[in-house]
Amino acid sequence: MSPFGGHGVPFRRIPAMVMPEKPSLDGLESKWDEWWQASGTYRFDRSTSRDQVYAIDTPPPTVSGSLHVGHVLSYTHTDLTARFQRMRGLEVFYPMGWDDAGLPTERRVQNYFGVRCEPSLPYDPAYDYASLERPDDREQIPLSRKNFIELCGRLTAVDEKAFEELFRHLALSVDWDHSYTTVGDRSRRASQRAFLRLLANNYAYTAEAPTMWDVDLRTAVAQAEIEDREQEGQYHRIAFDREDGGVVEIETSRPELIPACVALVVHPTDERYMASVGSTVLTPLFRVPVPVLAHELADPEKGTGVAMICTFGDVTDVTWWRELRLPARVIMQKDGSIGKKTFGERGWESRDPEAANAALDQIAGMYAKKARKRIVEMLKESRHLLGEPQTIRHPVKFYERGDRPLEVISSRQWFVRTLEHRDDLLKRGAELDWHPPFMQARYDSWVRGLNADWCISRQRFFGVPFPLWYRVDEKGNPNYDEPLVPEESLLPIDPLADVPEGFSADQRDQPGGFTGDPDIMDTWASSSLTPQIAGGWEDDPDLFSRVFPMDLRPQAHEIIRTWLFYTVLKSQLEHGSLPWTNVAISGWVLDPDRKKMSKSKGNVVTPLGLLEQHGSDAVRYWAASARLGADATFDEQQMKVGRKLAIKILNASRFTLGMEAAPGEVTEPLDRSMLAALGSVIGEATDAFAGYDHARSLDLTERFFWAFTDDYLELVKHRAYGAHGEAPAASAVAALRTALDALLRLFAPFVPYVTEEVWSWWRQGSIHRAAWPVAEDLGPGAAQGDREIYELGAEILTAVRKEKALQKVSLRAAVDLVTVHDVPERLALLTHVERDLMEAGNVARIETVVADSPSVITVLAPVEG
RNA sequence: GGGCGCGUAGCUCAGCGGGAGAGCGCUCGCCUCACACGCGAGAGGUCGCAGGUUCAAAACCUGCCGCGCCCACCA
Repeated sequence: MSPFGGHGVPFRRIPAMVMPEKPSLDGLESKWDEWWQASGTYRFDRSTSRDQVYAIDTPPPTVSGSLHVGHVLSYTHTDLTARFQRMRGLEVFYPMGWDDAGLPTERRVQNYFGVRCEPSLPYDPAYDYASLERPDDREQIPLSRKNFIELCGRLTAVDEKAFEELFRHLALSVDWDHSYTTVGDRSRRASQRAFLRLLANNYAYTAEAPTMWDVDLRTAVAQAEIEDREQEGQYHRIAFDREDGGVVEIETSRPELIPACVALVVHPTDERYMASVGSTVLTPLFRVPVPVLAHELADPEKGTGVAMICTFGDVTDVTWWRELRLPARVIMQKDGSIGKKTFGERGWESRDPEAANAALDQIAGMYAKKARKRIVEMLKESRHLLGEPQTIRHPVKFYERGDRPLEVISSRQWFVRTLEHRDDLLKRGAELDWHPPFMQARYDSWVRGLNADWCISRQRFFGVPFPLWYRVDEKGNPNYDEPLVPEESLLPIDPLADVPEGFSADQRDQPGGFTGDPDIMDTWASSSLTPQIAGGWEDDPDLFSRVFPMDLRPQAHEIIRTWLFYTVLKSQLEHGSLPWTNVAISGWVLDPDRKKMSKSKGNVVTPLGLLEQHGSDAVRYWAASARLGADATFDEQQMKVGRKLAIKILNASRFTLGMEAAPGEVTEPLDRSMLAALGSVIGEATDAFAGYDHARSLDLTERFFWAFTDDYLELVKHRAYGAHGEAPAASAVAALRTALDALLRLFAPFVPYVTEEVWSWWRQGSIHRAAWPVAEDLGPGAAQGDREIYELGAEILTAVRKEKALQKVSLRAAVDLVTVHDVPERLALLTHVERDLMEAGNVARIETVVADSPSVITVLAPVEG
């Protein structure tokens, strides 16, 4: 027999309806997941007005990776809030995105199909992708960009299906009708449109400028993708000869850049070098005359106090170069090797060009590390190297996924103005509600530390191309100052395949013709538009007006400087507003050794395995116990506790709903007392949840619930069975059901499966569309309840149990006499629980003694026979 | 180098100006008519260290120590 009754009952009927004899968690997950999907429980009602909508900017997971426990943690956190807000009556817009753009997908598709992206190829709409299966060791087949993107879509569709299944299993209350991919048309259209608007508003510009450059990927990278790595290096003390005799000593860790030296610099107030400022020195080996200049950024404490300015050793060099208006002598090439230059020519003046060229020949073609070694030998021979190099450890900039240090290389790139918006961006950051608040410090320190505009162009092939062409003049030079832009309605376009209006295809790359921009955008240029993409910006204005700006951005803290920052930036520049009002930052999952869990460390815990082993409600319980912003320890014990809770909810509910007496008015003081206590729990749990503190909400509810089953249920069950007559029984049954009804709803966001199951036994519709409880639900009796009665009853019951435990007898063991010592006010309340206590503890008599402090003495009855 | 967070029972954590707490684990008991996937009870802590403020400090201030993270102009 299926839980549906086995006779083809229509899907939309609630599946259970009947309380089972022996409730179990088995089968609940697939049953309810199916029903939720079929009945559209989480479907977004797009007729709702903006003020009744709660919109979530879901993070699109990278589909070419795999989901790990960290996803389970953070996506559960988001779902908790989604469910809470939905129950509070808001229409929740909870879409799902799939990040299938970017390098990971590119690599995966390359390897999986044995292909590569070749943007210059024309699109073949009839390409037979099936022919690509089984790549073996044949050569990589080149594909046009559009074909490559289609192929990515084919592969990632499979991944997306698997991800969706896991997320559904985890009970994410996502509306699956609202999903998007970052490589899809909508995303590319939005990215290109956003770029064109930046361009139109002069927020984007192109420039030939020094930027951070990865010599392996051979592309520019943005500041946000750079990380410092502590590396070993060496300080070399090197003498520059003064033309008027004497030397100026500098220290550098990059002597191979001496041929690129354009000046020396000292701090303007540095007494030691004041006399040298304005003089000319000759670079060692190359004998290039360079000036000694003064600038505030020179640090008298570092090295000798004199720094060598090269074009370009680091970003400080760029600053000096720009502010001191120095010439450029670039020797570093895009592949990271030293280039060949001719000293003696214009811009490469030397007092001894022959020697200079000979010296450069020694290192030309070498990569930095090798060139350094060679030049140090040469400096040693020429006696310009003073003393032995000193080994140091210093931070070196790397592309976050790169293997070799970044170089600063001048190239033409597209930039988005960020520096001039710094103050606005800081203001927006302050307007956001951060959960937890201290995470704002990460954002602030990042924005304050910005030192360059956002370089958004990448010299890669797979990604969203710039929707631009450039006119080519008669000499064959592109005119970058006046790019040709397409109509927005034509987006997305590929400038390497599509032809600009007014030109024909055969004019491509011809003098007097046009050329397409060869670059693609930084992946963050698309990712920073997730609220717009999910919300239907320009594509679906009606939807967009109902969901934007959104209410919540959930995300991890390590991408505050990228995803969060760029999203705020884009929204500011396009809409002049924040993209959302709240940000919820989940922590990482740490393994028991306190290290971040990751598959690279060998901590292979698959989420699906966890869900199957412990149950989704149990795993969610673990995730829900971790607060936002705090790293969570991977703790299967906690999942077992969650499972116990789910089972307890089943059993307590069955018991409560199985009472035969009809519920009546809640008249008994103990019942009212319990409901009064529940009323304040509802208040506190609601406040906590509304403040994004789901862990506290759960803790409060759970604490109440366990006491409810241990004490209240025990105290009233005999009365509920009718031990004291009909009215007292009716009061107990009513109070039990009222409490259960509210507790189930308080628990619903945390353990959606088991609460839905119990709800179906006696209520209509989905609990996840039911109203979040309020104290008024508990009826007038609760308002009149005195919470101390419940507390007193529980305390005395505990004291009686304790005596039985100490005597090692059954909890059903008969008690002759219980003497309650307490203050008069509390003793006065005892009458309200006396009879329930006698039943629950199997107590024959209760006596009271007035005392200064409470204590209970229990006398067990002698065992019969 | 600057910043943020965290250091409370064996473990995971809550508490954040007036009783040192919860769950798990451990020990001991209990087949009590919802649940043995259960129930009850117990043991267990100089609240990282040192100063200070206060009638009162785990909580507030200062300084250190340890752990994690974020940021930082590589001379």
